[in-house]
Amino acid sequence: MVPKPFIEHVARLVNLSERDRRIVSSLPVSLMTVKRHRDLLSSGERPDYLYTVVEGWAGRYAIRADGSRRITGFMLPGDFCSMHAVCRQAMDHSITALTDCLIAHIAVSDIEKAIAEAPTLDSAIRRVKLIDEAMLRTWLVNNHDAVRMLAHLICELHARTIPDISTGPSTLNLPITQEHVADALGITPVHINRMFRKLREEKLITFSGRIIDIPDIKALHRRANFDPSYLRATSNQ
Amino acid sequence: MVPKPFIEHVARLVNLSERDRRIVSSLPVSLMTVKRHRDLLSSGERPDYLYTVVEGWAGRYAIRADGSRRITGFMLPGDFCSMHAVCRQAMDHSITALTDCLIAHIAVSDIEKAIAEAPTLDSAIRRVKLIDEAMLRTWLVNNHDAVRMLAHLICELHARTIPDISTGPSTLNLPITQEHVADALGITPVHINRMFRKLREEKLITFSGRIIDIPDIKALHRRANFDPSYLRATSNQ
DNA sequence: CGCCCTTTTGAAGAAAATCAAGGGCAGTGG
DNA sequence: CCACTGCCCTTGATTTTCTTCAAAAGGGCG
Repeated sequence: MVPKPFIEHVARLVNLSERDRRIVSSLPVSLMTVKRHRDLLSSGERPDYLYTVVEGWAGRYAIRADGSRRITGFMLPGDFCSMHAVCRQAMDHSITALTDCLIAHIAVSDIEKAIAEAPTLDSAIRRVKLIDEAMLRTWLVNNHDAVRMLAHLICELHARTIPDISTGPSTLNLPITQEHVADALGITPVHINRMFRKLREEKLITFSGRIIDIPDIKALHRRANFDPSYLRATSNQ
Repeated sequence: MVPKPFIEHVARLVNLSERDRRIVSSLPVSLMTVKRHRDLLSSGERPDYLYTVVEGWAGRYAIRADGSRRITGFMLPGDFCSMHAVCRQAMDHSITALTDCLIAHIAVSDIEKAIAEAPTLDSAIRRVKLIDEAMLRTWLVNNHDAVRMLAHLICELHARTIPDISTGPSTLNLPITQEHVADALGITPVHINRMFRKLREEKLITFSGRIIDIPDIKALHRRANFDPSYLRATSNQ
């Protein structure tokens, strides 16, 4: 059975007819757990399955010549890990479990059959790729000053976990370490820590453990210059 | 008539049958010139045409809150500017002519017709998007130290203009200003200039005007830790 | 020639990396 | 129950990298 987050995520991308929904929910899905620090996919692999995160957080990353790591994207519950599989391409980066994860996978051949029956799925895939691309571009554009970068990342992750709340106080469960954040923004863990402190001093966030409280999400958006529109591909025509 | 660079570029992506070639070369194409500093497409637009560069260099860019610009990609002769058009999506960034450009454009509706007749084109489009994505990821991973970044960019542009030469001395015509390079790497023009000097001092490049001479391309690759494989999507199964 | 655009260089200041060490907290085992 | 251990967060001091501000020099073109 297809787990709920999967079909909900697809439904968020495109309008599914009743028939489409039936096709998607009849896809044969397997579940597996992946322990934190374990790689789900490695660079160079040609996965035969489309993996999607059901529970936990995963991350795309590459290792640099000096051994340091750059995280190029986070995958949250409902996100697809291996669009490369659907394009029959080798991975040009690895994917790791940032927390313990529950992962669903679907054979690419089954996906292809489903696309043939329900062409809507093709545009869903295209949209996922557009959003991924937009996120990459945004990260690139946004890498100027460390505080703003951190604020922006918090805004992005908040918007992706709680897409409907747009004003007032809010909260973000950030189940990853500050080192992960550092790897994602391309700066030192030590420096990330100082930037967290700065945001606290500016009273834009507070946190206990790994729950970040955001007293005024709009204020954080302004600080980060965050515009969530890149996260939702615009409607098809 | 379709200009040569267009069909050659498509042919570089996928194997075209004689029939495919005929379909592609019968696409109705219009040519236009775009003066340097002129925008070809603006963020938010929904272009009805697929634009491709025939002569000159163009660049994708976004403007930051503080007014500064980030170039997120270069488009060289043969490159496609507006894949967003094919996906019927609004542009999330602008495209500008970095030099005087000759631009070809093809109506998206005609492209769609051609795809229906020659499905190979669909995989060509997918491959273009994969390469674009890989370039973005590489830029993100590679933004650590300024000399290396510059060396890497030179390698990338060299590999894209002269894809077959892989060893020995070589040359790169860089028709853009150091400020453009700075905007692409996210650092100050002043600092870029110093990094150019550093590469000269390391005897990895020399230049007069805008022609960069590379005495030993392999040495530059090593310095930049450049691996060109991300520029060519692997073959389709 | 004079103008504008680009490159180059210098000096001072800001931002981030590096090096180093202390502190909290959860899990483990005596 | 408490000590130990490992992991993560936090902070300080120092050095490196990059930015900013400023100005001079080269080069093409009217």
